[in-house]
Amino acid sequence: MSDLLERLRGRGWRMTAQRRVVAEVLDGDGAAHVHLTADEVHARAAGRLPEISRATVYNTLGELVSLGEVIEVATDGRAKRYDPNAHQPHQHLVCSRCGVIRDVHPAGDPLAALPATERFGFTVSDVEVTYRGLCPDCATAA
Amino acid sequence: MSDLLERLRGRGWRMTAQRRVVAEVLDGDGAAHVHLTADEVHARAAGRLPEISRATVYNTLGELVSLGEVIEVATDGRAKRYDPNAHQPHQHLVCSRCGVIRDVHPAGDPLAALPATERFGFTVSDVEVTYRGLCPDCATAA
DNA sequence: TCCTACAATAGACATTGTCTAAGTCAAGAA
DNA sequence: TTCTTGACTTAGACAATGTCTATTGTAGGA
Ligand SMILES: [Mn+2]
Ligand SMILES: [Mn+2]
Ligand SMILES: [Zn+2]
Ligand SMILES: [Zn+2]
Repeated sequence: MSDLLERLRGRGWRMTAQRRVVAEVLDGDGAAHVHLTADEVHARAAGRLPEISRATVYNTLGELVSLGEVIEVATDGRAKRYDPNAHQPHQHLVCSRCGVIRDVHPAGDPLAALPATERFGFTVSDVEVTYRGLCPDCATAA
Repeated sequence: MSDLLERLRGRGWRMTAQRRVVAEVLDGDGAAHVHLTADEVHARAAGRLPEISRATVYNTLGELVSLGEVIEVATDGRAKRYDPNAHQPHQHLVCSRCGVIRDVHPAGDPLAALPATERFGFTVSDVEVTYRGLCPDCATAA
C-alpha cells in the first residue's frame, strides 16, 4: 500500500487527502482480490472523507489506470470495475447469475493462441479473457 | 436472413414491421462482420421505418440475444454491440485507438486453458476473449 | 510565509439503458 | 371477411453511469 503511495509520489503526484483515501480503499488491507465500481469506491472513500466528490474519484481512478497501477475491467456491460491487482497478470471468472468475480490464472499465454494470420496487421499488445459460468452457490440454488 | 425470420416465426414470434427491419439491419446483406450499437441499429432501422422507437429496438435486440440469434459484446465499456454472427464461435480483436472490431478465430478451445484447480467450483460454460492492439492505420498514424 | 499551478468541488450535462401507461395491430376464431 | 384479444409499439419519464466546466481550495516549492 505505502508502496503504491511511494510510486505515485515518485511520479510527481501531488499527495492530497482525497488521492490517499482512494488509493487506500483500492489497495488497502489485503484487498488484492476486490473489484469495486467507481460508486463503490466513492462510498468507501466517503466513509473516511465525507466531502470527497464523485468527480475526484473518477479523476483519480482514471489517473491510476493511466499509470498502470489499476486495471479497468468491464465484466457486465454496466459499471466498470477497478482492479488493484495490476502487477500480476490474471484473468477473471464471473458468475452469470450473481456477478461475483474471481481472479484466475489460465495456463500459457492467451496471446499465443492468436496466429499471425488472424491478426490482420494489428499490433496486438494485450488480451482480456472472461470466463463465465455459475458459482457453487448459484449452481446449487438453481 | 430469411433463415432468421423463419426461425423467429417458428419460435412463435409475431412478425411486425419493426422486428423485421431490426432483423434485416442486423443480419442483412453480408453483414456477418458488423458490430452495431443499439443506437446505430435504431438509426439504420429508422431509415426504413422512421417511426420506430428506441424502446422497440432495445426490446427486439434483447429478444434476439435471449434466443441466441445475436450476441452482445462489450468491448469498450461504453455502448454494447450486437453481433449477428452468433452461430460461428469467434472472438474479437479491437483497436485501442479507433475502436474498429475484427472477428478472429484463436487456435484451440480457450476454455481448455483454465485448469480445474482454477475453476473454484464454478460450472464454467463460456469464455469471451478480447485481443487489443493497434490496427494498421492507427499504428502508422502513431 | 506566500505564490501559484495543480487539484477538488458542485452541479450541469451527456450517454446508455429501463420502465410504464396508453394506444395499435397481427393473427387466429367465428 | 370481420372480430377479438393479447402481444406489440410508442413517447417520454426515469435511472445509472460517466464527463465537463467554472469556481474555490491547497500542496509544495520559492
Ligand atoms: Mn482481478
Ligand atoms: Mn463478431
Ligand atoms: Zn453466483
Ligand atoms: Zn485503429
